[in-house]
Amino acid sequence: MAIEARPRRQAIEDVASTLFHERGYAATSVRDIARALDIRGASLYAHVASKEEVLWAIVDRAAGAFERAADEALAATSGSGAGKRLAELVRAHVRVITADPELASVFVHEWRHLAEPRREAILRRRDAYEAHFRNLIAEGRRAGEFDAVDSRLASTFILTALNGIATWYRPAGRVSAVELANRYADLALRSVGGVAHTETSR
Amino acid sequence: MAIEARPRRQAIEDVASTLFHERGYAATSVRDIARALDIRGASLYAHVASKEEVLWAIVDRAAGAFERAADEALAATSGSGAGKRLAELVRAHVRVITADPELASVFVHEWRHLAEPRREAILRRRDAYEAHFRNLIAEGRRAGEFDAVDSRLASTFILTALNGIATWYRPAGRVSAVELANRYADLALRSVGGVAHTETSR
DNA sequence: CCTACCGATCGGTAGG
DNA sequence: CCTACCGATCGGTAGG
Repeated sequence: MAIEARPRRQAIEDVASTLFHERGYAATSVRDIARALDIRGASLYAHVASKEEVLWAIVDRAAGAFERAADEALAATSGSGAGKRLAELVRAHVRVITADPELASVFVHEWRHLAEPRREAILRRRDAYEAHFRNLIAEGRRAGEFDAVDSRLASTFILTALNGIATWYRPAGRVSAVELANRYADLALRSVGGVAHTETSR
Repeated sequence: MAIEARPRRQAIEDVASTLFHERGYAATSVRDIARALDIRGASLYAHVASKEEVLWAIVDRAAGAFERAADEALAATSGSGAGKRLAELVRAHVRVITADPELASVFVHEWRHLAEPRREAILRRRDAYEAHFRNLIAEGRRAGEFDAVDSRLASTFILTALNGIATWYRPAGRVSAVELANRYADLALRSVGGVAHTETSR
C-alpha cells in the first residue's frame, strides 16, 4: 500500500509558501491554498487550526533554518578573523535563501501578519540573528580589519541586501547558488572595508 | 471662508500610503482608508475610481520622485568619475526614501498588486532606473575605478540594501537623513571596490 | 475529506 | 458626502 511520502500537513505548508510568496499572505485565501491541493477550503481545517497557524509554521521553520546555518557557520570558523567569519556567515545566509527562496521570502516579508505574541517573538529572534552580523562587524572594526563603519547601519545594509535575493532568485537563473553566495560575500565584505577573497581584485 | 489647504484627493493618498505601508495593500480595506478620514467608505468613490487607482497614484508618484532625483544627480555630476557619480546617485536615492519613507515603502513592496498594464509599466520603469546603477558600475569597472564585480549583481545588491531603508527608517531615529545618505553611499561605493569619501578609512 | 452553512466583510454602485 | 444596498468572498464551524 502506497503511503503518501509527504504528509498532508507539509504539502499544505509548501503550497502556502508558494502562494504567500507570489501574492502575499493577505491576498491569499484559504480556498486558494485548498484549490492548489484539489480539496475544499473547509477540508484544510482537518489539518490546520487557522490560516495564521500555517503562516507561523512557515515563518518558524525559516527562522530555524537561518539560526542553524548561522550557528554552524560561526562554529566552523571559531578562532578565525572577523573577515573570514563574516564571509562565512553571509554565505550561510545566502545558502538558506537559495535552498528555498519561497520559504525565505515569506519569512522576510509576511511575518508582520502574525498576531501577538508570535509577531513579537519573531522580532526578537530576528534581532538576535542580526546581532551575529553586528557583533562580527564591530569586532572586525576594533581589530583593524574593517573600516570605521557604524556596525548597526552596516549590518542592516548587508542583511537587507542579502534578503533581497529571496525576491528575485530563481534556481534556473544566470548565476548559480554557489556563485551567488561567493559574490555576495565579497560585496558584503568589501562594503565594510574588509578583504574580498573570492574575486580577483582590481 | 477657509478653503481646505490640501485637496481631498491628496489626503486620501497620504492616508492610504500610511496604511498600505503599515499593513500592506491587500490587508487595507477601502473602509479603513475612509475611517482615517472620518468619512464613509462609499464616499471615497466621489474622489477615486477604485482602490487600485489609489495604489497606482502612490506608486506612480514615487517612481517619478526616484526618476527625477536620479536624473538630477547624473546631470549634476556629468563629467565626473564613476565613483563620484555612483555615490551621488546613491545619496539621491536615499534622500527620496527619507523624505517620505511610507511613499517609498509602498512603491517598493506593493507594486505587485497593480493589475496589468500598470504592473508591467512599473516593472519597465524600475528596470530603466536600475540601469543607471548597472551602467555606472560597469563603467567604473572598465575605468579601473572599481573591482571586477558583476554589474548586474552588484547593482541589485546595492539597490535592495538602499530600499530596505524604507522599511525601518523613522525621522526621529538615531541617524539623520543626511548622515544616512553619506554612510550608505560609502557602504555602496566600497562594496564594488570604489573609494569611500565620507568616512575616515581605517 | 465532504456538504452545508455561518456572520462578517469585501470593493463598489445607485440615487440622492 | 450620505444612506442603502449589491453580489462575492472571507475565515471558519457543524456534523457527518
